[in-house]
Amino acid sequence: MRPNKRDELVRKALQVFYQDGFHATGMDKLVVETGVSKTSMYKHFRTKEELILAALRLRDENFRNWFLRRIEELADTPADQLIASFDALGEWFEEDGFRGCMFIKAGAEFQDKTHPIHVQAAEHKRLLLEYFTDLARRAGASAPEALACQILLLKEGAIVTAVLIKSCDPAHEAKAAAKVLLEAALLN
Amino acid sequence: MRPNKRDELVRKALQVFYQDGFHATGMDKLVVETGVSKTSMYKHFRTKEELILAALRLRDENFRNWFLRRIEELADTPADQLIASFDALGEWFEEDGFRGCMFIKAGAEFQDKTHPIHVQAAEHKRLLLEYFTDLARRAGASAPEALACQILLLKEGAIVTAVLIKSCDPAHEAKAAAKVLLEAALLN
DNA sequence: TCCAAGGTTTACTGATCGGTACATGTTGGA
DNA sequence: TCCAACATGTACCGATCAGTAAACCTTGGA
Repeated sequence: MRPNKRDELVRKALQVFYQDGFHATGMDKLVVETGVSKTSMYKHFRTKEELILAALRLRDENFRNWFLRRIEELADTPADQLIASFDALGEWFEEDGFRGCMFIKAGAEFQDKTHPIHVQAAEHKRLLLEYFTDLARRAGASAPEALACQILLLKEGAIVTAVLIKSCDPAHEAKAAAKVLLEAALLN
Repeated sequence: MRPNKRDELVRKALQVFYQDGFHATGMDKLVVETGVSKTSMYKHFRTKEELILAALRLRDENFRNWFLRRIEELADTPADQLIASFDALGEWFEEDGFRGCMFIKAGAEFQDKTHPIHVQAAEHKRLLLEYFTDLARRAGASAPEALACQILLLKEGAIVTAVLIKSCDPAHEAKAAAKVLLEAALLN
């Protein structure tokens, strides 16, 4: 029951859930994949739901760490960073094993708005919206909340579209749209 | 085995799948909900997958019929119709039992790009993109495909955000963004 | 009136679901 | 060396999964 063992289980579960989905992934499969016994698994996580929540927490940490860091690497000013976020997205879309946003999928599989998994997925999006709002404010947008929301819409739309449509380069078009929206928000 | 009986089964299955998800809905549940026996169900549909595909076909028909008709009711010119599509979306979001886009959810639960269900979900989005492209072209946009893609991104993003976040009015912000993007596309 | 055809039902299949009781290591302290 | 504490594995639970075999109506035609 050393803590790093638990982390390793969460890491592996995250991979499988991301690849195959939540309902489609049984605990037996995770037991086989991790090599641990079922009893050990249930010593670390009282229920499957608890394991999913742990996996989502790890995913939130991993994704936001990578996304924010990459944006800061790509651009210096808040305005440029808002735009550069779509370059980061584009890089993500090109990765092997890209399967869309785990939190959109979590919200889709657990639709009850009061369900802990749905709530946690929503929290991830809220944190991203907060981040965009901060960038928009520091960029000097006339209505930072509105611009941030619009940027978020483009980001979520780009992810969904990247999953479903091959034509229409979503990251590129989202970036072009963001430029126009940012410019308009700075003028007023 | 009269044809309207089959349609009735598809209609009911569509409701349940939309409400509870695909993997989370068992055939036994559908059998109880529809009142038909399991054998009869499997006389109409050889597999669960076939039933899901039939439900998605009906959903595509219902949604696109409603969406296009509503847009035509709300606006006359192609340019206005591009913008009015977000008013239609907003009405959809306010409906009781709104649970997001069935095709996004289908793509999320069946992630393999070659899976028939994933393919059919993608086809729905492609048809919508085609529709937006037509509107953009008739509106006189300088790059109709690009504008249509951007409108689609806003639409998909608005749906996802409407499901997950309560703050930030997605239909309203998407409409505002679309106005800016349309104006920019008409100027050049 | 009888029969054939086809839709419907009951009852079931093996596999898998999430989860657990209980036996079996394994390890640190005395 | 022995024991207590705890982690692990085996084997299983009832429920549910997608799907099916075979008995049971029901109905139209002769």
